[in-house]
Amino acid sequence: MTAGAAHPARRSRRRAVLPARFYARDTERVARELLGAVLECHTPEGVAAGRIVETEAYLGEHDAACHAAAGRTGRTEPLYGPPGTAYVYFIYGMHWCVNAVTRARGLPSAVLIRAVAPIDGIALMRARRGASRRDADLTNGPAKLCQAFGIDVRHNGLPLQQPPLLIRAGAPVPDRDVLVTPRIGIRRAADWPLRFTVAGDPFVSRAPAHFPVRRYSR
DNA sequence: TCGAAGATTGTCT
DNA sequence: GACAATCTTCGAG
Repeated sequence: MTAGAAHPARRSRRRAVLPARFYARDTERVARELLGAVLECHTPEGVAAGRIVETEAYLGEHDAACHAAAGRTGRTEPLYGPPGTAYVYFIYGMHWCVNAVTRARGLPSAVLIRAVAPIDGIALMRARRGASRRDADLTNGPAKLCQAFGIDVRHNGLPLQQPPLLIRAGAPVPDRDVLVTPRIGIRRAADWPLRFTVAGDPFVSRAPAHFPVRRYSR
């Protein structure tokens, strides 16, 4: 399926915005349940929206891969804010990544949104990403989706319940369609199974070869 | 003030 | 699969 084709998630476009209490739960559960939800970004150029198909959980100061492991600093301040806050950070000198702050057991934890399937604003995404890109390459990575959606430091610390950045409930993804793997691109706690993807979705980012994959089970 | 690391991506082989 | 690009952040001195 191409990004321009009709997508099942279109039906969920007008669903309710996820309330802050949605994020005030166990981070792994929030990461799994964000699959199927719809990320929406409003800018003067237009609205971009996409169905979340890949997430990673970062569990707090005891999780060596989580930014909060370094403690409370200027950079990590949003992680200590209310659940349902956007944590947007700059990485490798050129990329932005967006997280939803959670509050499991009072910990500074978050869910990284790694990939979405475009729903609305696809022409805008192509313009931002470069018209020559394949549709599948528009939003199949954390930095790619931020570029396509126009997400940057201006969105850091904003609540995810209102424009310019919000997440709506979407069509639920059944457990049988959810895969669990280790997180991508990290060195510490690299084997913790905290990455959640929608099985078979063409917008899920590429994982390293021979990455362990298992079906999600509660 | 300096140096190293980094939740990535695109390009080349 | 390997590697460069690019710069913010933070710890060390």
